[in-house]
Amino acid sequence: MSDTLTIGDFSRATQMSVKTLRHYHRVGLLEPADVDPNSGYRRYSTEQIPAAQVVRRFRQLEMPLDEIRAVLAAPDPAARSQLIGDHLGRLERELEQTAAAVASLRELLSEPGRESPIEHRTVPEVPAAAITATVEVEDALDWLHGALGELYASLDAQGLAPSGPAGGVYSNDLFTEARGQATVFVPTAGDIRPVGRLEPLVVPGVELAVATHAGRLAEIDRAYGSLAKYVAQHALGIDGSIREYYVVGVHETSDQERWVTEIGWPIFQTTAA
Amino acid sequence: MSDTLTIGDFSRATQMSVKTLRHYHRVGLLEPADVDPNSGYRRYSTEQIPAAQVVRRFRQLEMPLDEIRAVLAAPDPAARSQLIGDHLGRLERELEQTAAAVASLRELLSEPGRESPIEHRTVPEVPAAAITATVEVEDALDWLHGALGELYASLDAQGLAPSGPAGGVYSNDLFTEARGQATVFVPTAGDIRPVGRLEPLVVPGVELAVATHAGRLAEIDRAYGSLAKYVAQHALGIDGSIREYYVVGVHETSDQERWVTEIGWPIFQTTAA
DNA sequence: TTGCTCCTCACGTCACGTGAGGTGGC
DNA sequence: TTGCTCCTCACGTCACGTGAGGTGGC
Repeated sequence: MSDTLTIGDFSRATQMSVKTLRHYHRVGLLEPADVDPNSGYRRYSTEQIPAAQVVRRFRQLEMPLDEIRAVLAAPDPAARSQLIGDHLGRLERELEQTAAAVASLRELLSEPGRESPIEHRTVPEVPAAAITATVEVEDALDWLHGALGELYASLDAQGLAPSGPAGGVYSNDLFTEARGQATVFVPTAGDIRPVGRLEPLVVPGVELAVATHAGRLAEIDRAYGSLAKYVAQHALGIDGSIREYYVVGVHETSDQERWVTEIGWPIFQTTAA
Repeated sequence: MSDTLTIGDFSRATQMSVKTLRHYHRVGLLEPADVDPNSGYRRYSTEQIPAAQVVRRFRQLEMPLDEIRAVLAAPDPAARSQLIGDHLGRLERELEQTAAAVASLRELLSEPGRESPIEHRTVPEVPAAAITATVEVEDALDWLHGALGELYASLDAQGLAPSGPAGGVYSNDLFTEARGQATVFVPTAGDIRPVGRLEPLVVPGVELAVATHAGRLAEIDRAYGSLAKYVAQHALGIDGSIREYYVVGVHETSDQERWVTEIGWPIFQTTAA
């Protein structure tokens, strides 16, 4: 058995701890080449070293064990590099989010008291083309961009012009449970044919307190905070879904710093604004 | 109570889920301004919104809850920005590691069979200046750089010249338990005064199988794999600590691609190499 | 023979999420 | 009054780590 290693030697060979190797055996990610039936001693083959190194690299990239298993079991190189590419893409987007969070943290700490401007608005019902789905809050931004892209493209294909800025209607669960129903819409007067995820929808009218947020959506939480504070202090809150209006958004410019987003919080009908 | 919010409204105000808010209450990170003694209903003040936003940002940056608590409780702005800076530094180093892991993964997948050159060597005992500590494997590289820096600086201050490249002796636990004793040394013939962590040490002689690794230490695992494979296939392994020799390292150049590291695995005395 | 290596098993950790079962507030 | 909001409690998840208690191999 000259080319088989004890778990200790395999640990030194692969730079993974013995506990980790036993864990990977338990979950079937890295099975020893042989297990002594009465001592239980594991034996790894030298041929398993490269696979173990790959596993270690994926773990350094925080790929979940299940996905690593899928990569190792991938039938062909194409499927494999697809999975890897997907993960690297996710990593990259996380990286961008981290960079945005660092910038935004500095701003939060240096300018703590900044509040967004708030106004009251009576929003009439409006016909629109809409896409609705149940989404996780962490995927919400990506989903929003995808859905907006589809909406504008389909309206264009149907020769329909938007009659106002795009908007979104977000169920309370999306905030309180981190998962819930979301609807994005583009108002349009025309007759919509349902293609893809697209559906016609009459967005109901509401009375809103509206906060305006300038800049990237990653930092929109400050405007949410301002708005919630305003509504609480004036005791205006009623049940209903939060709205957002993308006054200047992806469709207008790719420079996120120039985006303008309105957030609408449902309130009592008030006579004066 | 116009400026107090239910947990649901506070959730919408801060973009954190209700489960998360309850968790933060439980662990004392974010205590509601008031809790109804008989219904248990939580009430948050509008003044808690900024703190909650800060917590959320830190969590986006993966700061542990205990550290966030420490930041929020920091007595002065200096202590606070110290903690934040420390964390951002850690993040940055993780980012570098991630980038290195991506590069290294590509290489692993594209060039699977590459083995490092291996030779046998009889290493005589040698007097040296050394630093020894118990380290976690994840901190090992940083610790190594710090210790090497101290060693070279202290020898220089004492007017002693190194008589060979720096090296390290690593206990098996460091690999198998991910934590163990590590010693870095710089061989020198002179009379060492113990300053700081520095101690004189006679590094014992050994018989080694040696693999040579060219490039950054993040990718040294491939050479470990080659070496372990070689030792297993020739049934040469004996108990003893792994050694590394930093033939070209930090002390020689800051260009990590040009580093050359030898790894020594203890083996039986053999007559022929 | 000694001491190290290896084993299992149960439980812990971290930051929440899940889901059952129930109550409170508008 | 209805239905939503809110509550607790116990358990689950992910990827291991800890530690007790014990055995195997050179």
